Amino acid sequence: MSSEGVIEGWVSNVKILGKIAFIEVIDGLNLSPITVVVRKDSGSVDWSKVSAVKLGSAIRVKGVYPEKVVSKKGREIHADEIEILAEPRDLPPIDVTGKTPASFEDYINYRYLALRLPRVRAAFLARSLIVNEIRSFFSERGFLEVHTPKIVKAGAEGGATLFEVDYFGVKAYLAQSPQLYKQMLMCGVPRVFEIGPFFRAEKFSTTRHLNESWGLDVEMGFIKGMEDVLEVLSQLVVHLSHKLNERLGDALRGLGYNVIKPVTSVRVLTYDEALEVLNSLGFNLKWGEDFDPKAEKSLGDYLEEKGVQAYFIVDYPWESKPFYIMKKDEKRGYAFDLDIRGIEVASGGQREHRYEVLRQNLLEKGLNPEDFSFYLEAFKYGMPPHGGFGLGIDRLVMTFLGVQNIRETVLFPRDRFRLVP
RNA sequence: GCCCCGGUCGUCUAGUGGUCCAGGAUGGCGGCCUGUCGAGCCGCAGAACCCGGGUUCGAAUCCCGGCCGGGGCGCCA
Repeated sequence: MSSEGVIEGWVSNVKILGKIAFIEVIDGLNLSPITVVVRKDSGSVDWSKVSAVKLGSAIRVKGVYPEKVVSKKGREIHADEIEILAEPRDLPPIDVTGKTPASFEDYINYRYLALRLPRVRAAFLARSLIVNEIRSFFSERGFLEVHTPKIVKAGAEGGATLFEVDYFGVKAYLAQSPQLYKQMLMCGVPRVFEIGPFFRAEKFSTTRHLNESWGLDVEMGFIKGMEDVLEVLSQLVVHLSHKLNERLGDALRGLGYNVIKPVTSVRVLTYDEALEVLNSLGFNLKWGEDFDPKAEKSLGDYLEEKGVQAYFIVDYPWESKPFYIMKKDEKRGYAFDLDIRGIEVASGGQREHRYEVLRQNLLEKGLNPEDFSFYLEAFKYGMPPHGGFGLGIDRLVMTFLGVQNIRETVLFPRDRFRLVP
């Protein structure tokens, strides 16, 4: 049964034959174009107008969805009326047909055009899906979504990597983490999560760092131990990888993405076990050392060969973790990292909830408790045992899609040298 | 911050000091095509060698400096 309809979008290809014309249009949030079919003898569309359609134009088409689709692309509409809403004023700087790839730089400079290309479009559909699923996941489990300040007086762990801003004549900074705020909230609500940006004034120029990043921060009160946090994060990773594969897996793979397979469980290794594996792979790491990217990548490849795409590393040396991590023993803390395909995506742990011990931890790390008084105060009024994690959403999307550069997952990335667009 | 690689028509590229008044593809323009769709065929026109300096009879090509982009390390969300 054919039906009438209206589509709007941008022209990605035009083929005008003697008696029939095909105009491909990127519409809605679809990944592939719809074929607009115009017959010269139908009389319903001014044929000269068809001839005048330019690549890249914004158009509106009224027509009929045929009962039988001939187009191999899967969707078509037979045009009754074509309205050209806007034409390109100049030659587009990116080939909107997709025949000629543009440079990495131009894909960012002209992201709004690149979004018409299926491969770029798909990455941001995937990112949107992942963020939507994160929100559903936590909302369904009784977590309150919160939003904490991004203009702050001090950093979470000192002030080394903060962007300074002028706050009406007072020195302030762009937040590098909501860590302190979400912990304070544990004194009022049992579970919170936040999806938001954070800023780090690090002069890194790598494929996995940005100066403005988006993160998921989770904090859970009344936990019995770090295992409660690991369980929730495991379920999240499993959930997201399944949802991504269900909804977009085939399309993404068809576009050349090396999409993560559905994760069924997240392996847990201790720091000691990881050290042992790495040294068996030829590294020569001493206890207490952090793993460099080469080591992390080797560990990730080794485990992925064994079918382990995502894994925790727990029982980290306390020395290398922040002051708010609860000590497990003299050397280790209740801390973990989550690596996915060899890239560190999240870190977390159980937090020290006892006021006096927390204060002592600050001193032990060379930090002045007076600088943290607004945060410490919350620990005087019934702060329960709690734990949580911070996860980089840009990195999560990057590893799930199997892309090499984190900037492929961010519309307008801010990295070491990019402040426009 | 350090190291490496790169910058050529609108876009993607080929290019050994003279073979290059720089070739190809795509995009643009014109023509053809009974549904093109693994990017149809033919023709035409292109403000193209990042910027500055140097070597040379001669530089897209070699050297130096700068700017911009990518990769690696430092680093970790």
